[in-house]
Amino acid sequence: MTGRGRVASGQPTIADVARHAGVAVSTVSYALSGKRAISEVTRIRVLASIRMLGYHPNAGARALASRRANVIALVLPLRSGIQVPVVMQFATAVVTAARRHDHDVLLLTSDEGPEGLRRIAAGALVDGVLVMDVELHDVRVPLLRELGRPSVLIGLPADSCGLTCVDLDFHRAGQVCVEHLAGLGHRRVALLGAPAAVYDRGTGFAHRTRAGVAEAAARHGVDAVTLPCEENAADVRRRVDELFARHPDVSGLVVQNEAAVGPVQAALAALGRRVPQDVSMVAVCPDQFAEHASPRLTSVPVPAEEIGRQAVTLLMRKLADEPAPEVTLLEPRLTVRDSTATAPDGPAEVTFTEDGGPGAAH
Amino acid sequence: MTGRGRVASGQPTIADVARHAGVAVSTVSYALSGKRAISEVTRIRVLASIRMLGYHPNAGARALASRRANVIALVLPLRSGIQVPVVMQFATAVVTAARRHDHDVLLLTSDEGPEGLRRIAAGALVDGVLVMDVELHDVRVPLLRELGRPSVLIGLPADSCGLTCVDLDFHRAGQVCVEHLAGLGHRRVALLGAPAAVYDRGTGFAHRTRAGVAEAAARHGVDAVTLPCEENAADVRRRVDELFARHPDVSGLVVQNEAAVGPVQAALAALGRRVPQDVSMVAVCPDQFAEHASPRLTSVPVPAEEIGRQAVTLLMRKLADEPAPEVTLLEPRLTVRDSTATAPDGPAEVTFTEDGGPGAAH
DNA sequence: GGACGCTGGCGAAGCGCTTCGACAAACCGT
DNA sequence: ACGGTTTGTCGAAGCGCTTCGCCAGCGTCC
Repeated sequence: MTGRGRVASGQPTIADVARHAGVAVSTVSYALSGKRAISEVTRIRVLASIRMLGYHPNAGARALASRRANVIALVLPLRSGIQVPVVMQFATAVVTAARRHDHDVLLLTSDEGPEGLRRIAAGALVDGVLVMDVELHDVRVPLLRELGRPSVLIGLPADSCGLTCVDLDFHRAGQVCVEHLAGLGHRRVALLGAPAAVYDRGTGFAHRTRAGVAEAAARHGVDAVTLPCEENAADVRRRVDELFARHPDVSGLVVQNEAAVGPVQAALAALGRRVPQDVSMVAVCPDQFAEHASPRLTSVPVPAEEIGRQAVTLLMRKLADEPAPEVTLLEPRLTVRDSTATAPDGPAEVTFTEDGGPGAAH
Repeated sequence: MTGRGRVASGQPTIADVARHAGVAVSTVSYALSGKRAISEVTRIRVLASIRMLGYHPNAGARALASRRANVIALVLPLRSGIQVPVVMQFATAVVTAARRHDHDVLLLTSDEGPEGLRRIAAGALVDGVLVMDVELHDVRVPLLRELGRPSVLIGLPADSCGLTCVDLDFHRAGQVCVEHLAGLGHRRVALLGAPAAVYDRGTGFAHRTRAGVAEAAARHGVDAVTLPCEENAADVRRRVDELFARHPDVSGLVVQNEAAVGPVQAALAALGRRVPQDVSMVAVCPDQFAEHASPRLTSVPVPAEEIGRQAVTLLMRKLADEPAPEVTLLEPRLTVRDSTATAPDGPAEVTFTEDGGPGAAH
């Protein structure tokens, strides 16, 4: 009769622990959760028994009794045009952060659609939901509102009312890139953005970056042309050729597409335009990537790690019924490296440049 | 008193459904699971009630009562040198396949280590485990054996006894690449492999590919030099320069590293070696990538999609207590494209090549 | 025509945990 | 010395589901 739990599943149960430690089941539970005071001696004894028996609480039972699964769902995009490495960074950051809050992560792919979300949430498999790759008019947004489970979006929909969103401030990122180029005297810049499909489906970050670029350009009296850009070498090549055919005086490039950077460099080389002497280039890409390129790229990284961590923290706050801000936008950080220099027909106001190309106007 | 379940969680419970349909709770359960015969009329009525109330079974309760969580764990690598896009492909394939078997996927990262696995498995959060990126002497292998939960490895450890493993037959893949090159008359080939760290930690696929290359080379009287290769442009450049400095007569290249392909092409171009006229190149990379490169690459893809699907199928089989083969190796498939041609000093036995460069021996 | 097997359905006993109320025992201030 | 807290522990009632045993009604076969 004793040790009954072991018979069925092979795992010791909380009852086994209680028996072994000579206390009540509830005492074990409280010793573990700390929700009521338990004397030092008892707690030690309980913990010792737990270790001896190799006890691990049964997740299902715990979820059922406490109405908390200690699992959050992470909805990842699978679509074309996403930046796989960045998504991966998010995912790992989220998993790591969640573990620090004693939660696990259930992986969902967006292609299961809203029905998947509903199933997961209604079935109480997860306590909360993290959604990546949010579009401006995302179908999942109204669903999340109605679902009644805490959620955090990574990305920024058009209407964030009543939601919690975290993202890099891509608008600002676009501005920062242009400001940097403008400061170096570039008067004509281009944004090589995300693939056309990404704009078409209204993905927030692409639109916001473009808007930021346009706005800053207008403010600084810079001409800006923006064009989408696929991720394969051939299309990049075509785009770049076309760009310089139409606007030969473009001297500053913002590339928002890690996968396109290599091909862009190749295309520029083929056109005989040197970086940074003839063309300055700012990339939106991970620092590590920027460091390893040659020349090292002036870049604005997407702080996936931090966004993921923030998202989890906010979700935990909501799970604890604490208030959370609707929108959290992280300030972009531009690191100057070797791919940008003063414009060929340099600006009057720039006095010196350390690594400036021969085009510096002095 | 009635509708009690709705008070606490807002979700209807099975009791609500039973009441609404005018049947017993167990009848609803059986109607849903099909584990006992239920008359057509009753089942229809139950399903109608379910739909009306928007009922979703509570996952925790179900897991507790049935001892089945309907969740599998996926352990993803996070380490350096992994091919992020490929990992992502695996992950999505696994999620999709798992859903088809009515299971969800819990995401674990290897950096939680064995303790994470133990926690998950012992706590019955998951029914089974899928482990990626297995090393030849992986610490997790003994753990998996002792864990007492079904598991499937993606990869192949040195000792697969008592386990279930799925992978591409990388040994064969190495052979196939060399055989293709040898058939085109190349007498001296090189393998640009994974980063050194990957070999150092004994990752199966890297070692097996290398062995396959060496073996096939010996068998066909071809000289083969193999060298590791980091993923940044600078290192690739150095490796390639060095390679051709030491072995100027290398005319066939096997590149097992998607990220290195671009830089390798650049390096070859810089050395004035044309692909495929001077140097033939076979890549181990996704078909899509090979298609978009220029020239289009002769390649052996890693069929992540299929491996993931197989892995899930095998795991489901084990969950159902059916026997599963210890080792499943998928036959590699080489697709000839435009990056390989007959060797510059062409072989006598080759008669014609459609896209062969000027080096064809005729 | 009565013993027999099927089919379809019911009720209740858990699954392993959390949580709540109850309650001794120790600790106060006065 | 005595009511009143506080502290530490126990027991029991679920959480929402699955599953097992049981039984009522049928047709079926000597």
